[in-house]
Amino acid sequence: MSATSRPATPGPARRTGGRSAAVLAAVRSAVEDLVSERGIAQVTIPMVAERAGVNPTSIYRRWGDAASMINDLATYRIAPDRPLPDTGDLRADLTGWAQELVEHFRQPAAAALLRGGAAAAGDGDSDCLRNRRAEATMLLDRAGSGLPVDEVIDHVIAPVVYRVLFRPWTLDDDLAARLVDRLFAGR
Amino acid sequence: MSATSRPATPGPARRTGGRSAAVLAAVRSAVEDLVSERGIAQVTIPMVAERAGVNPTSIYRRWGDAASMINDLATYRIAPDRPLPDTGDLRADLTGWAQELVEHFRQPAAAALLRGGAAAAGDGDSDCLRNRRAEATMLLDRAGSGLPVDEVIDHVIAPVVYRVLFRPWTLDDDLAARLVDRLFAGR
DNA sequence: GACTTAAAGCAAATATTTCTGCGTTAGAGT
DNA sequence: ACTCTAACGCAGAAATATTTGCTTTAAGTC
Repeated sequence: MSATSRPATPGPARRTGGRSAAVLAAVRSAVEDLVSERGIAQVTIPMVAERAGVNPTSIYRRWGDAASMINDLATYRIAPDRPLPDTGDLRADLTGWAQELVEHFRQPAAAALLRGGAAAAGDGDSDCLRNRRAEATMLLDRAGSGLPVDEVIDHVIAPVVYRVLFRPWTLDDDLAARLVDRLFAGR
Repeated sequence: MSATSRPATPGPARRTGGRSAAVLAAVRSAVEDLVSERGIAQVTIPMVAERAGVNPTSIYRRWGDAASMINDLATYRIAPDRPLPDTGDLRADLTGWAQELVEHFRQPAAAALLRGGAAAAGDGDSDCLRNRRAEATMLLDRAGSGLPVDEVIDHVIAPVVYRVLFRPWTLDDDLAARLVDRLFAGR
């Protein structure tokens, strides 16, 4: 057979829209609710299925187990293609971006998902914060600053994440600005 | 009846030594092994019981569920009364203490337990890092430095914890020193 | 050393989760 | 519109986890 008529996508066709998408949305919403109501440990697949109005089997087949499901949903919860702050000033951009981060994780559902992500992380490819690091890298690259990404990770992302996980009530309004100030003060 | 003969401890007697302690030790060891072998999500109580050579019922009755058990064990894993560095120099003490922290969490079992702790945290009273914060407070207080604990939390503990959870392979030998240097550089 | 009882063990009953085979629905490509 | 098939739903079976009532062990106290 000639290869010319093959579509761009190799593998088997995916069903990305319609019913599959509806199931995904229902499951996502159910997981967010349940996980913030009861904590990750108490969330089971049959429970999510019932809340989502979906058959448990569908969840088992798509994700296999609760940990993978939660990690997957935690990873993609902030759209990776949303517009990033772009004022021309690196410091202002970082502050705005960090502020978004804090605000995002002030939602109980987002915090709970992060806890789930943390529980499932460590094995390299399950890391629900990788998109966040990619964003930081982008901001720094665009500004052509010599600031290493690791500095932003250690002194902005890490403190926010720590607080989200262990002391969520300390996520105050000026945390983002404080951390970014400290980042620039140190050099 | 007269109150004079009552022992100092009010409530019911506790069985702290002997068999109870043996069960606790066996369970702790089993949890550490299993949790670093397979990850928190895959660790069940019957599994721990078998590995520990203990009856599942004993675990159910003592902790109720896997999350509580893991969180409890994660909290007390570094002895809270071990001697802290005391060279007379705050910076050296903090560096030594941070180094201990990094080394501790380089053990896969300790990292895995921290993941479990993170998953169960957020509700205020389950916080497996509270002893670590207390230690930092002690170091600062003893030195009479004006450095707020939050600075140590944000710029030393948080980066270490972030790396333990999400990027364990970046826990290099000079991380502790780098973070403490940065802490003092900024002021 | 005898007494009291907290904590552990055991076994059977119950509840819940996970898997499997098969029929149905509906997206994607022609 | 028609075809192909990925993904879903359903129902029953199998595997696991959790609870419960009772017995046994041994820590703490006198």
